[in-house]
Amino acid sequence: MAQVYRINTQDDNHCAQKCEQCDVRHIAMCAAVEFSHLGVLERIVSHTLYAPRQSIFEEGEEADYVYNVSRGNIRLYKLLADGRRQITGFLRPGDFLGLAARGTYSYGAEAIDNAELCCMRAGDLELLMTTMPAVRDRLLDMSRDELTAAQEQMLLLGRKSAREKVLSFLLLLVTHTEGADGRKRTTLELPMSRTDIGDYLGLTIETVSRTFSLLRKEGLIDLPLASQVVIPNLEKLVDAAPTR
Amino acid sequence: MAQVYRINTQDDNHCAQKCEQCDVRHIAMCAAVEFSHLGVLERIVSHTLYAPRQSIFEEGEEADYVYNVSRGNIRLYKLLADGRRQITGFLRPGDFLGLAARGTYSYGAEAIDNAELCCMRAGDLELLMTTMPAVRDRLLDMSRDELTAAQEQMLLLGRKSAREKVLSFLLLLVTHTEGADGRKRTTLELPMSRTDIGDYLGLTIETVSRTFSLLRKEGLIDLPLASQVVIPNLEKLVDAAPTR
DNA sequence: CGAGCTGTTGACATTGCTCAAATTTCGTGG
DNA sequence: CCACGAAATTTGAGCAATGTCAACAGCTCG
Repeated sequence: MAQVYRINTQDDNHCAQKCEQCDVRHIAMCAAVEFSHLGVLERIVSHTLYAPRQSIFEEGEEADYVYNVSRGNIRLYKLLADGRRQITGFLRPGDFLGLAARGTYSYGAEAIDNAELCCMRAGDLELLMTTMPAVRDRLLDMSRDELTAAQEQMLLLGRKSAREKVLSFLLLLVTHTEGADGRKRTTLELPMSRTDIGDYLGLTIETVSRTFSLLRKEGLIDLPLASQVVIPNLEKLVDAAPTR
Repeated sequence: MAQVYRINTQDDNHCAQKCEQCDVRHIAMCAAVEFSHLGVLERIVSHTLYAPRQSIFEEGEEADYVYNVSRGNIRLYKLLADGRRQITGFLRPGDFLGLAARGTYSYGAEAIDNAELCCMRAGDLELLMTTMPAVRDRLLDMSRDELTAAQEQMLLLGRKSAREKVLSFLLLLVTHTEGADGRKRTTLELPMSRTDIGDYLGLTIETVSRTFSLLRKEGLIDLPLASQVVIPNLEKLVDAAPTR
């Protein structure tokens, strides 16, 4: 169902001049690679396009490749045998995925919309880390940040109410949508479906939907489209969300 | 309330010959340090004893130190402003704690029972990582494992029922209590209280207690003491737990 | 324009929570 | 060693939040 088609195979779009023009070069893992060494990077990476819902890899698969998101949105998830799903994170351009604990991916990854990923063999990354210690530092830093986010999400999943979960989720989106200067009216685009949001927050789609409606009635948000959230007053939203 | 007293300050128990006799030397981060370099390690670490409930550090504090657990059990937790608590993990001897994302601890840590920690300045760890790249590798590996565990816990918190949560928790304890040879009757010691278990599983103590009682009625476990769980037949427990 | 998917809303069911009380365990002091 | 008090755990009853099932509405894409 998910992997409809692979638009490009690894060898397409593999052109040597790309890295230095890459949109995410300064925020992705690649930021740890000096400009003069970009050639090394270019020789080992490939760009691939993914269609909406297309699988990037599945839980339990051999973790042969690691990826950087250069465009689009990705969901990471874990499944139970009966199909229950927990989305463990949403990734956006600049994010890294594929670091596996012991040889196999511990979660699945799918494109949410049209996405572009830059991938390299896990072995090449190992070599890169050996050659350029800064890359290892960077990855360790990124792992720490991911872990911090995971702990925050555990707090959300284990201890927050539906309303608090949705509020926290919206605030997370706001902080990731920089340019939002705090004071003024903000419009958030939700690339993911209600099902995704529910599976991320540990709720059903009905509860997510009802909670959005509730927040709309409270005047905290507006919903011109299902995929857009307007925040007329960010401060009110912040006050409503659970603190610390 | 928590930090009643510090049994030893950093300088006590700081004796140069300890590392090579350390119980956890081969499972902790220190395993990445060659035997011949243990001297370097010994010069930068201190052992400290902690009493039950004693705080090791709190969320938001400056992350000046990192720690290895050499004895006892530790809980990591995050709090909401109104006191709701989510325990993000239990640590046992050999586990590492204190790696912070950006200068401050992203969670609090407390001793559950009488515990012994081996600590070093975060800066010294940085130096150690530079001098001995294997240490950095090891920490990256440990971070990956932690992240994998965190994702598994998100699945539990977001998508499992109370019964499934408790079953998964028991199985986790079993896998950590090696020596349990799968076939035979196993007794688990629970160093943590029902409150801790509840805060770890996203449940109330009452639900934890009721679920234990339920599993006892089902014959899956026995509870000679509140702090002991006997598993008469591990296979039955595994079958009862949610898969994948 | 219509089919199909996604999202919303309503009615009802259920799980797990809250509050309360009984029971057991644990630590302390005699 | 025993008694006592405090704390932790267990159990019960009722309730609230969220899930389930079902119908409806709105959007998207052919």
